[in-house]
Amino acid sequence: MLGSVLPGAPDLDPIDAAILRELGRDARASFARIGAVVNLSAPAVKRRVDRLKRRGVVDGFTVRLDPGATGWGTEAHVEVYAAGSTRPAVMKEAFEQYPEIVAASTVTGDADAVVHVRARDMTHLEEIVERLNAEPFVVRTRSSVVLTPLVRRPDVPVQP
Amino acid sequence: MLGSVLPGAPDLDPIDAAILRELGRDARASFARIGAVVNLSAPAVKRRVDRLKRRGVVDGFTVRLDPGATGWGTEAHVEVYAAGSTRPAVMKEAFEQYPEIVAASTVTGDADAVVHVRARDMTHLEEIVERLNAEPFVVRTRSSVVLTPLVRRPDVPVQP
DNA sequence: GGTGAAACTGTGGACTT
DNA sequence: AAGTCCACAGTTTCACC
Repeated sequence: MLGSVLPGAPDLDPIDAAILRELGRDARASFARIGAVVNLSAPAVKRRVDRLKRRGVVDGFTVRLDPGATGWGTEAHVEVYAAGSTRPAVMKEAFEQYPEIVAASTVTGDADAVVHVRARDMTHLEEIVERLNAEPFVVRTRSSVVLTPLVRRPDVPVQP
Repeated sequence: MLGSVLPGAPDLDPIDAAILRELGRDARASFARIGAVVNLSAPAVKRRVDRLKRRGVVDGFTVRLDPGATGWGTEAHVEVYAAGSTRPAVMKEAFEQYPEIVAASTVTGDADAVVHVRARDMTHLEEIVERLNAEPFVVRTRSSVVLTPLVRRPDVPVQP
């Protein structure tokens, strides 16, 4: 079989994993500094990172913001119950219109989708939930407001 | 009143916002390139980024990984019902032991906490849910397995 | 995967608005 | 207070081993 994009077979060797952990800690670290950690020269690290980008393992680099310090400290998980058999693409298109929606996915269970909403305050959050309830395909919603964030890690674990 | 760390008052001017959007798109972009977008010299951009770091708005820089390409394509939201009045700190300490837990928070509503779990496959996910149910403070759990990711954005919105 | 060289970038000081 | 210009150290990136 050509290629090997099979789920569960990502041939990430331990050095790649170590590089990804360093980039997870500080994505602006120089290749030389990463190389010092993983015992490789800067160009060798660069070649591995370029390969990981080419393979699609590395999707890009982002800044991590403190929600509180930016005035977006209010957060909720909203379960969306959709009409009949609303297609995922329809929900996706609707959710993408909201800058306040930072994540959304269709799920198993009672609800059809779970939406992660960020807002400036409770009033703002309430407004978003109302707008969601007014979407044509939305039958009802069920919100859990975040009280205390307990864990916040890079979105994908990298095995040591 | 001295200082202004009030929620909703983050005095982010439009240039800071533009810089953060660029860093969100590519956190390894050079200050010169960012400066070309926001019409500022490289040192001016660096000074603003340094200031945003000092103020705690910028928390750091991370790599964004494709969960599928790394073999972590299975995902669930697990609602945790905790015994009596379990303290958040107890839950936090427990959840931090799981590399599979990428996010967790206490919430309003029926459940006491919502945990975002990443796993290699369904078997792995099942194992994590079983381990969670076996935690001393956990009464029961209710899982929603992710079928299709619809939206995935930087964790905190930045206003244009 | 390492080395060395050239081009580019980060960074702090001096000066300008 | 915040920007630009400049110079030097550090980094990226390439060809070659």
